[in-house]
Amino acid sequence: MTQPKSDFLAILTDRGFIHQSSDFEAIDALAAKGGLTTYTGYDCTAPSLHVGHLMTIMMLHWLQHSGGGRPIALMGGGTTQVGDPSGKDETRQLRSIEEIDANKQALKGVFARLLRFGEGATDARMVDNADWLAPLNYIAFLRDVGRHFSVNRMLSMDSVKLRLEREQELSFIEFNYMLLQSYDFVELNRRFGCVAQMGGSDQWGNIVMGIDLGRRMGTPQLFGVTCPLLTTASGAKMGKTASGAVWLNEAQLSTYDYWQYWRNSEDADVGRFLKLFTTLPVDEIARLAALGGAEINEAKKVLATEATALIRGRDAAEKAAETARLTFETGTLAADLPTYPVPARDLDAGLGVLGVFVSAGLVASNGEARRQIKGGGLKVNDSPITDEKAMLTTKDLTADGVIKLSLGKKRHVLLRPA
RNA sequence: GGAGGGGUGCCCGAGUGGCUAAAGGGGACGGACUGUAAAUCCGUUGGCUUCGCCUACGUUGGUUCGAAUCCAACCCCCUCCA
Repeated sequence: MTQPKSDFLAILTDRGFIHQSSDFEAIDALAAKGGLTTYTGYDCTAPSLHVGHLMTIMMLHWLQHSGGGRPIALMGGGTTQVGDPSGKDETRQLRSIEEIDANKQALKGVFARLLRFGEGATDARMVDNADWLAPLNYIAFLRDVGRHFSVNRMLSMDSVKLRLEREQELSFIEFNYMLLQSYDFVELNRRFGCVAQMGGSDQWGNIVMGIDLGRRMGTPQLFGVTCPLLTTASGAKMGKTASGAVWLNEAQLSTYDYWQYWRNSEDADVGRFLKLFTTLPVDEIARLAALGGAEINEAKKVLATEATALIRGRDAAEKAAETARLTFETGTLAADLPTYPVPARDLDAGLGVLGVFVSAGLVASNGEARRQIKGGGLKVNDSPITDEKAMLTTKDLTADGVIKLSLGKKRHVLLRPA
């Protein structure tokens, strides 16, 4: 691959965002002229996006930042009603329209942190494919769009083949997803002059189908770029923790926990993650990633704070960093740890230690709490619990007026009388 | 429509009447060691008012002192045939 002429592709290449692209030189030429209007789509399946979505959001960010073109964030208000089978073992549960709509509203916030929206030529746009998919007429759609799709070809797509090979059901509604996504691409071209689509590598098939459809339906040449699906250096899928996905929205995951997620990266991932999930210059990153032994921890702190600042804001990130420093390095109590409020009179009466850990969300059941106690995993104010019948009362309050509950060395919640 | 195979815990997968809350592996969580890393080792891995009780092997019934295991019907998946 020759050195790209456009800043946009130079940045994406340097930082490790590119997995495949449909016509690198042509995309490069368009981006160099600032004409690469590009979209990525986000289905509204949950009330927040998670770190898995972060790569494409960063790609949109760099597109705008480098002056390569105008980013479009497409909310899948329509496609989510159908469900994308790509990369999924099992049929997606059908979601209610109300749920999809609520999710859609909740997803929007995060984009404003990384993209500049507006009506200008380089301002980002946010659109919803329900606007054109919902009013579609079935017969008309089949005649205008469906006739361009070969079922033979569709059956050979990875997303479909996987299901068939694994003997998992693929319902007709899901089978239609790629038609809708392809049609989105064409529609976005007509409405906004969008010429490129970016997505995770699992989206390659859908993207290529869209490019094909565009050609058959008379759009200018369309292009596609995919980014690698990220796994950690030891092979685990990114974005999973004990308590589930690593959500971008504060409502689903506290900023402290978000910071911790990045802080706990494996050594071997630090350089790669700095390039993908922060906006630090690459030479600075090279220096950080080269740190050896325990010094790499300094790089991990930078990674955590920078990555958190992008999504949650600089102040919140610094606060999380300080909370972590107090908790892990000085061993003192940090008031900004995640908090669980309890009515003061319940505490006066005494609270069973098992139930408290369950309600604070550190363990899933009393049984798990018992097991963790046997294994020495639960602590109150940093001393291990030995008696599962122990009660917490106002006597356990520290000088700061809270009780610190810990699961293992890393997960802490403050019990605060209210 | 016919013949055969199959549906087991978060996942894979063993189990063909009691010793089965169900082997083994994976994953996950905790502990030890470290650097809030990886690797390694140890422990745990259905719920509860825990020396006991409840729920669980596709669903519903049945046989039996006793069923994941036997029988019947039904649902779903796969393969071959029409």
